[in-house]
Amino acid sequence: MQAKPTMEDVARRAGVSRSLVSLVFQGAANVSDARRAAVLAAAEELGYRPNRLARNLAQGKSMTIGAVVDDLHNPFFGTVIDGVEQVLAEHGYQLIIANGARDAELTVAAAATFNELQVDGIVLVGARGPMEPLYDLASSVPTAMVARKINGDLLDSVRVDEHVGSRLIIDHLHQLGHRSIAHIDGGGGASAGERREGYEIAMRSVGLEALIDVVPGEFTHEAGAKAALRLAERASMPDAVFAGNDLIATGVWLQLERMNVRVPNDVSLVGYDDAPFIGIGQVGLTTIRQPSSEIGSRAAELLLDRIDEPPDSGRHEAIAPTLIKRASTQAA
Amino acid sequence: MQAKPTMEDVARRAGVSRSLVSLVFQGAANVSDARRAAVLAAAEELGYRPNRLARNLAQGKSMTIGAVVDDLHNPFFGTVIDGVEQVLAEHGYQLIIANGARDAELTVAAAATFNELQVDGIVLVGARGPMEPLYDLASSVPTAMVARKINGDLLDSVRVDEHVGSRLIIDHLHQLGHRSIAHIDGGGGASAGERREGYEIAMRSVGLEALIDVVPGEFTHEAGAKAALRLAERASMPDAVFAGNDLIATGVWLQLERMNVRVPNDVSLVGYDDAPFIGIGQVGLTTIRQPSSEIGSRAAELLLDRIDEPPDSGRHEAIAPTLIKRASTQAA
DNA sequence: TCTTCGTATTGGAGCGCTCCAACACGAAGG
DNA sequence: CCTTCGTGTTGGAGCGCTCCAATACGAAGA
Repeated sequence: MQAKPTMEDVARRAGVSRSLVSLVFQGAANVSDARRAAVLAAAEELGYRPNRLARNLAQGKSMTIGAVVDDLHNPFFGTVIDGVEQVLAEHGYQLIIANGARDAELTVAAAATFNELQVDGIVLVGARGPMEPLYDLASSVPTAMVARKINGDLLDSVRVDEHVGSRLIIDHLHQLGHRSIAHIDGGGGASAGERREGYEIAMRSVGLEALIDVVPGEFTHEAGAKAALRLAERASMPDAVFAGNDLIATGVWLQLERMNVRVPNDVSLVGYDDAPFIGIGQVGLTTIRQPSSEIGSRAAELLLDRIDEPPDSGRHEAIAPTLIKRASTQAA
Repeated sequence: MQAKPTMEDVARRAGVSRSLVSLVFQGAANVSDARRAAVLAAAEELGYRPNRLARNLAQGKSMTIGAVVDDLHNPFFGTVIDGVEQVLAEHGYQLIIANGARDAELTVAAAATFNELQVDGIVLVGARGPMEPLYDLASSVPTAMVARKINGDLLDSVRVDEHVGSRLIIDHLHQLGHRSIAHIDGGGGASAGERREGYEIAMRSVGLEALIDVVPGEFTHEAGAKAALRLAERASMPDAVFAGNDLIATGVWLQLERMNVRVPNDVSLVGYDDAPFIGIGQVGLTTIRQPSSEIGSRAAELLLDRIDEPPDSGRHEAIAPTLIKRASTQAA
């Protein structure tokens, strides 16, 4: 692994100037075929690889976007990234991803690193934690948020209307005749708060305010399993459980099975996100579908717009989710 | 969003030289408290953020590692990344991730971009496609592979012994009395070939070579569902299905349910990877467990070693997987 | 043949930082 | 009192590239 050849080396070998090599690698038009061929040959022989660091520094532009994902294990975010990546690719941008690991500080740190790395823009996917540092970030680099809204003109956001989602779930369960409906929330997760609020609002609006029951959780399988244990320790199980997302629901389900509590016979269970795997088994999970890939694409579009020319106001879009009825819920 | 302040600006404001500012930001010892405070104050006032691009260029070191992940949706890879990230963090390295999107060319392109970005090392997680470009890459930047082995001294690899895994599955099914055992493979996926080979070898060794039956697939839910459809179109279903991984198994299961074929009553089903969600439902999926996080950590360690000082031979480690028996398999 | 013009090519400055040799200066040692 | 030393600080060169103004040169027009 000898010292990497530079443009200078290629130029010397091809018998041209460094500038000409640069032009060739930028695909410039006004380069004679002979020289172009000579340059490419020399580059090939030396195994030359352009140094993007130097290029980006000189150009003040990197054509890369950084995405900070709250949790790599959450399938919802994966699909969002698909959407983001697709739009970026169409515009010649590259996406690099960092893991927020469900930690507010790590999230901010990762975003800051991207900023220092001079990415052209940042997509925050499900970023949690206080909004000030995120908003600060947006003041120094174009930023778009997914699955969370931070008011202000410095950034755009795309998300699902979580209150609507929660409402769909409670209405569904209520219509099935369930009354004691517990909610396992997503803790500090980006949309956890809104889902919880939506749950409480919906419970009130169907006259079940006395039965509001929030079990603290996290957007993970493990938290779901733990919450199920806590529910089982009580005098009586609720009629139904509204899990903060599908990961939680999966954990709950698994744990309930272990304890011989059957879904949906003994308790109805609803998830949120419509993760691809939750149709599995003898019963599928009733859940809320979010158009995740579209959310990602839209966020990418807003971001590219903003990079192109910063709008003087933030655009905050909310999309309506839909309820997918499967077999994990049944009449009381 | 005015022009970003540089070190020069901070220096001027603090009344010191650019070098001194640099020293402060590097945490150098020999800086008087007064100047240090002045520099930090000036930086704060200007909202100065160091430009890592410039820093990395000047230092010839970036303290970042790039990981190319074959498929962001594959939960196995997510857990591998956890392991990688943990070890890197302990050594002060940052991880940035790119998506290979189950495409050999995209994978190579992403890795090449990381290389041009002058990352200090690359982790290829489940990289598919021909080995030459990957090996080439390894000749210009320290590289470690996960879930695939490429012989040679230019890189290290960590993976599970897939032949052992396949063998565990076939033995298990065979002992249950199953004879016609189909395998849905992972197509071009990194370990797909070895699992398939392992399946064939194991089938032979239990005397079932006449019943070897490989259904082409991909490491996705969709491919699993499709394969299940193909199986159902036949005159008779196999006794058991060995799915190339848990995603495939999930897809198979879902599709079989839709067609009223019951698992495990009508057909036994085995997955591979022990993804966190597959214990769900009234029956859990029998599968092969790989110590995914440990695999990631180990790969990171090997990579850091290699960065530290390139060994003159490649280290290729294979770990033995274990069989997790759940309820998706039963006696014939 | 001389000018004009467009195309092809080049050198140099600059991107924001690090690093090194050099230097200033007060304290300690002879 | 002068040398030596260590602590702080500085200017300049350099990292590998881009971009611009300047230049070389052959072809076309006068």
